[in-house]
Amino acid sequence: MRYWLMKSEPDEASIDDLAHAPHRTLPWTGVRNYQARNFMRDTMRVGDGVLFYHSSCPEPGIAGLAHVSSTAYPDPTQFDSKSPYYDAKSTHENPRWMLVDVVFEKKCALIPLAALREHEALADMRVLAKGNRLSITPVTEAEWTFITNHLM
DNA sequence: GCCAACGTTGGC
DNA sequence: GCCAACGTTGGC
Repeated sequence: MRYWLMKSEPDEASIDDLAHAPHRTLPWTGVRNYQARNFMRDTMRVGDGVLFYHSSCPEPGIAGLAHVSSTAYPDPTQFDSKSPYYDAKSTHENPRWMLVDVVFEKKCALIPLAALREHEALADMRVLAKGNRLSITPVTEAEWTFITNHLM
């Protein structure tokens, strides 16, 4: 069992969108970064915990909890020439981009980025590291426990 | 809109 | 394999 922080732009997919999706589940489409893809493809397991993070928005921060609900499979948007995530170099035989499904657990009062930075226990969180741009980052069990027990 | 930081591309 | 140029991310 591992833990992750996954960034989503709420204009595209917010915690409310996840809560109201069929089966409260969304495929994590649109990741086009190899490191983030590798986490989904190689390291994530069904049941892993997910901190659902809103990024590129007026109030960036953790908006709720989810968990991984599928193993990795090809991101269908890479084959869709009308999608902004279309990748002409990817083929069905050799898909470049993989994703997992994520299922809603709960919404919480938004934990702003600035609030996360206030806690010594979270000082080493990957998402808080200077210059971090990865949309999927590992979360330690200690960080997960601190956030879910003390900030939610 | 700015800009720091980082990832990718492609010429050599 | 190097690295300059370019594109993207994402907080502010």
